[in-house]
Amino acid sequence: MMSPMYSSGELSLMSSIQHTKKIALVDCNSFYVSCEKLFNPKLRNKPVVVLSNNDGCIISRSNEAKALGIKMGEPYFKAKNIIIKNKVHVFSSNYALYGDLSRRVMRTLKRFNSKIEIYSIDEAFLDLSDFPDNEAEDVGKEIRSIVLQWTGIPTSIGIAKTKTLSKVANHIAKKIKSGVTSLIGIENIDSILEKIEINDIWGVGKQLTKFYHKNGIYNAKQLKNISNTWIKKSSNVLSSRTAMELRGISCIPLETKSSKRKSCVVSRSFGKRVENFQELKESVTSYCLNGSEKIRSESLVAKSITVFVRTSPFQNKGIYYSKSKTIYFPIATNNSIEIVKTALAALKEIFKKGYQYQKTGITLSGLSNSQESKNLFSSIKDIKIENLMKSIDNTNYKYGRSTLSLAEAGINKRWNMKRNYSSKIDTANFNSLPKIKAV
DNA sequence: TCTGGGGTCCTAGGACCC
DNA sequence: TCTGGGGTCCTAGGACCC
Repeated sequence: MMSPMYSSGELSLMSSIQHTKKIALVDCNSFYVSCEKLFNPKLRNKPVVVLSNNDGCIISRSNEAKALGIKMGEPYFKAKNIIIKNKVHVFSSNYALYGDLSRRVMRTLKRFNSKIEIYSIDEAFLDLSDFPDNEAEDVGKEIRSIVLQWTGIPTSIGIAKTKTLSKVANHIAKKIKSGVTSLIGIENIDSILEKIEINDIWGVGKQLTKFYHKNGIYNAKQLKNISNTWIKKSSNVLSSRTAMELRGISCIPLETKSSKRKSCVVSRSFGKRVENFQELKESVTSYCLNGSEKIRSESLVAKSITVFVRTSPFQNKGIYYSKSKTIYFPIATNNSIEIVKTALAALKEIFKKGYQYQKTGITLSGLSNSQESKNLFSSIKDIKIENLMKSIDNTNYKYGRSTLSLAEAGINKRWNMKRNYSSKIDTANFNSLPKIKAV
C-alpha cells in the first residue's frame, strides 16, 4: 500500500537508500604490541611480543613475530630460541598503559555513535544502522583512519547484519590491506562463509569444534545451513543462536549500557613455587585486599568468597593437587577485614602440606549494590567499618596501592610475580614523558 | 627452571515447597 | 498399605570469550 504522504519520486529515492541493521566490530590489531610500539618508534617493522603476567605466555605478537611462527598463547620459554635468534623484542605486560590507550580508542569510537558496546580491552561493537547501506564500507574506512590518527592504534573493522557475522567480516578484514570488510548488501554470503573454518566462528571453541567435526561440519556455511532443532537438541541454545546469527538473524543484542559485574576474581601464579602456609596466607590476603577494594570502588558487596589453591597442572602430573572452598558471609559485605578472615579460614581447610603450589586465588561472588543490601542488622558498627574502609581506600589512592595494608599480606612477598621486561611506560606519570634533547 | 588473568552464561541435579 | 508431580531456587562444573 502506497502512503499518500510521499510522491512516487520520493518513494523511489527512499527505497534506493537502504538502512538495514548494521553492526561494526572494531578490533585493535595486536593491541598490546601496538601500545608498546606507540612509545618506541624503534620497534617499527620489528618482531615484538608481549608476555602474560609472570612472563609466562606470549599473548600479543606483531605481524613480524607471527611470521616467525611464534604462536598465540605459547609459553615464553618454549619460544625463547626463536626469540633470541631473531632478536625479537620482548615486553612484560603493562596493563595500566593498555587500559589507558583502550579508553582513548573507545572515546574516539563514541564520536561516531554513542550506541557502542565495549566488548573487551581491544574490541567494540558499533551500531551503524543510521548510515545508508551503500556507505557502510566507507564509514568503516573513515573510522579506521580517525582512530589511527587520534590514538596511533591500527584497527580492523568488520561490518555485517549481526554480531557473529561482523566477527566473520572482521576475520576477513584482518587479512586485507584496507582493514575493512563489509558484508552488507551481499545477496548470498555462502561462498564467503564456506571459507571460514568452524573453529574460527565466534562462540565455537575447542569442544564444539570436536563435536561439529564428528558430525561432518567443518565450515560456517555448513553450520548456517544445518537444522536448528538438531543443534538445540544435540548442543544448546547458545549454539543455535550462533547458527541463527550466521543466517543474518540477530539473536545477540548490542549491550550499550555497561552492567554491574556479578563476580570479581583476583588470582596470580607465583614467581616461584610456594610450599609453606605462611606464604600462601600472604598471597590470599593480598588478593582479598585487592578484590575488596575493587568491589568497594564499584559500591558492591559480596555474598560469598571462594578460595582456591593448586599445584602446576603441567608437571609432576602424579601429584597434582587442586582444591577450592566457598564460604557464605552471614550478611553480604565488602569489609576487607571480614573478607580476609573468612578467606584464611577457607584456605586453612584446603591447604595440604607437602605440595609445591603454583597458584592461589579468590572469587567474590553474588555481587550486588551495597546500598540495596542494607538491612535490619545494619548498625552503627557497620557505619564505622564503612568509614574505616573509605579512609584506607583514600589513603591508598593518594599514596599508592598497599600504603595501608594488613600485616597478613606480608612485607617481603617472595612469592610475587615476575615482570622482567616491563617498558615501565606510564601515561599518567611525568617520568614517562619522552625527553627531547636540544643540540 | 620457566605454561596468564578475569569474566559470562548454560545445564544438570539436588533441595525444597505445595 | 498404597507414597505424585510440577515448579522454583540454588550450586557446581563446564564451555566459551578476550
